[in-house]
Amino acid sequence: MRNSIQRNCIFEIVNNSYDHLNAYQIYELARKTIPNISLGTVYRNLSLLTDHHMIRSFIVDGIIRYDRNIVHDHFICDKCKCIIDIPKNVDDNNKYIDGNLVIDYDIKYKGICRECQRKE
Amino acid sequence: MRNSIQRNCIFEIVNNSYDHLNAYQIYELARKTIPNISLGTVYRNLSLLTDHHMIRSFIVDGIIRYDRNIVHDHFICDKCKCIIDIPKNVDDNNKYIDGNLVIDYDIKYKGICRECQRKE
DNA sequence: CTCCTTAATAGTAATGATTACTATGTAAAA
DNA sequence: TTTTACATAGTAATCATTACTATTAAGGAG
Repeated sequence: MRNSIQRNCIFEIVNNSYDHLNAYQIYELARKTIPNISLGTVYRNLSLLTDHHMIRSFIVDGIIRYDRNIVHDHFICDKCKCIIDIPKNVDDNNKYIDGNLVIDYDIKYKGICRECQRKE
Repeated sequence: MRNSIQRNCIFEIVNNSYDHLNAYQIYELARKTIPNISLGTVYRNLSLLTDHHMIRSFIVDGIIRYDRNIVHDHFICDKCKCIIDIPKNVDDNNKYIDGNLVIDYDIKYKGICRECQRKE
């Protein structure tokens, strides 16, 4: 991979955010620094960075969201739809289940977040 | 919900399949019984059946797939992309993580399936 | 430093899954 | 049997993502 200003900018945005941004949100933030950056460039670089394990992606409601490359899972609130980082408490990587080699796994927790419980 | 031939057909297809079908595959199968069934009807009824917990849905590579309403997780092979049912081995439902109430959770295991290991 | 190759980009068009819309049909209650 | 609201077929629209193409610019070779 060559160096590129656009890719560096996209990486910094994802790596410094705690907000689980989607591609379009990253595009909007990137335009503050590079006003004429292309949405296609954002998508291509997000894929490249994900392939090179520099960032991580996961899906909520069919939309890909991007995250710093730190191992954790996600809790998604049924009410307010917020996404909360959850540390992995068990490491099942490189184990076998029914003969299938598990290299990685993702847990998506669903329920009611602490804030929505407080409001009830 | 009223009774409808189309909805019954769609439910039977999902409930009798082990193949984790997507909406279009269900549409193709349904047309064997109801040749002029509409793709929109398939989508609407899959959503209705999911909302009523008669079937389940999950996402792989951004595409919604449908499954019998039996509690289990999924293993997705990195090589052949097959999807294998995995029984849930731990029940974390209705527990709290960091104050957030977990009502349900899904685990997506990723790795190399038994069949692809055998071929290597 | 300059040239050259090739990856990277901007801008736009295309794709494909899903949803929305509308006139017509039909289940089932009154 | 009549009526009413839900369901359907067929089509159009939406929206995230990918593909395409001419142009730009890393960064290595000379």
